[in-house]
Amino acid sequence: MSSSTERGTNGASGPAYLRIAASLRERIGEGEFVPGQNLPPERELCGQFGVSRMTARHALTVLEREGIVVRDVTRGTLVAEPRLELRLGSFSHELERIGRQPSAELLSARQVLPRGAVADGLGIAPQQRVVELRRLRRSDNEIVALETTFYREDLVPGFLDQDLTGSLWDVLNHEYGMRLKRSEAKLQVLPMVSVTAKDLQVREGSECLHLLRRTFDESGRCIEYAEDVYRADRVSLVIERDIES
Amino acid sequence: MSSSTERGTNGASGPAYLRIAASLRERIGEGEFVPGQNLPPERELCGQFGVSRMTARHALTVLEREGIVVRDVTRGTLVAEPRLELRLGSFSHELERIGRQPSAELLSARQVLPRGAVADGLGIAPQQRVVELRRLRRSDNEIVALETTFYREDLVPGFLDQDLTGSLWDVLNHEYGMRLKRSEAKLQVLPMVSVTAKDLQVREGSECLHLLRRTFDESGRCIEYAEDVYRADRVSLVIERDIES
DNA sequence: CAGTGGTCTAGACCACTGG
DNA sequence: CAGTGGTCTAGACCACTGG
Repeated sequence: MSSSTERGTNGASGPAYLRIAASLRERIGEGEFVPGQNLPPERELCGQFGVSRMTARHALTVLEREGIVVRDVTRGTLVAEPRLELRLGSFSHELERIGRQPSAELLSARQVLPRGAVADGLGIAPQQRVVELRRLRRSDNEIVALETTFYREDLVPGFLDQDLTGSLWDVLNHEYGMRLKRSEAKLQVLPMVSVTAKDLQVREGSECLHLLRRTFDESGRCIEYAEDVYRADRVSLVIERDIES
Repeated sequence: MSSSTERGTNGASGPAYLRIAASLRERIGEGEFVPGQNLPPERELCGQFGVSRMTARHALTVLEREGIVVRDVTRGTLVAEPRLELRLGSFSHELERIGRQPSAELLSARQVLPRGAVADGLGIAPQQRVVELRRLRRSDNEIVALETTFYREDLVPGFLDQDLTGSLWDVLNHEYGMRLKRSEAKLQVLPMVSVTAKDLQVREGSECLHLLRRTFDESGRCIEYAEDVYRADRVSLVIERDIES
């Protein structure tokens, strides 16, 4: 009867779509459906609950936004796996810490003139060229994030010839002798824009953890400016902070 | 033509609801509608875009999830104010830092036996009583968060007689001589459950930044266990972290 | 009372996939 | 081909609010 979470039950009152969502949530919580398993097709749920398809879909949308189910046009609606717990830092190192296999697929690597926000972030002039990398980050082959990083070209000569499929912080440390010291980010919850959703293979409008992130070295110089988009249904973020007294 | 954000344009292709959302987003970005102002009523948008009401609503739901509009049954659909930028820490101090007026409304204050997660968080036995506070946090009178905090009763004698409508960290510091040193939190994106949504006066299922948070003193003892629920459409979180080398 | 958004129906057609 | 979720219609009735 009692679930491990404290989400509302909506046993008998309220809108039909919430009662249906609560019912399915409870059955998933009780193990009637396990991660990776299919829920009944929408048209079948209509029959079971005596509602129209739009209402059954409304209920599934609620569970989808909670990260409890994922939808797939061909496979149907599946129970989701629990979220990864990451800290702000190196994606590779964080995944290794929790016992997962990290990987990076290089989508693009090029030299460009920085947009305003990128130049500001790196503390350079808009005329000064930067290296831009777009990488898809995976955990045990599951896509969880899209990472776009920018570096001052003058600080990382020959960067595009390095191995860019692992930890970039390791490359900065070992190949360029940098001493990364501090990480700073602004986090927002946003629905995913169309191109990003395509890369992450989720539906446009899916919730994401959106990070605008900067990495500084010991001298306080900004070494890296990044925009990270994490699947909000797959990742939770662990944050620590010292308190100023 | 060019907007300050880089959200997808969806000029002419794709589903109607995304084209409508893109069109409204652009017009809001251009200042045709300013924060606090009404968008046209749904039934009017149906006419303007030549779609049924369910489709017009689908488009507005997209913008609502982006935090670009807020909906109100009586006032209609309004353009939203920009998000507050907060760091992990004292809500009161953070709001003061960005020039806003913080306040706290005490919803409940009581002594209880801790749930498992609370006892674990505070590092105490389940038989040891705790003080539980539920407070609604406001910025310039706008509700932005619901904060539920737990303290060991033996560490804060007479706590319920203190002024609990301001910074609790200040109370811990000044009345009990505590030296708060470190803050730690796990962040997830979740849709709001019904009771929380009611307190925050948003629709059930609205996206929230959900924090499970602990505060430690200089000796590493956990002083505070908290569950914070922030309106994801009103708050962004700024994170900093030192890099382990 | 009129106007707002919230919920819901009972269908329809679509793209995509796998057998 | 059947089955899946995705989109969409053209209505309906609801609760709530303010004049």
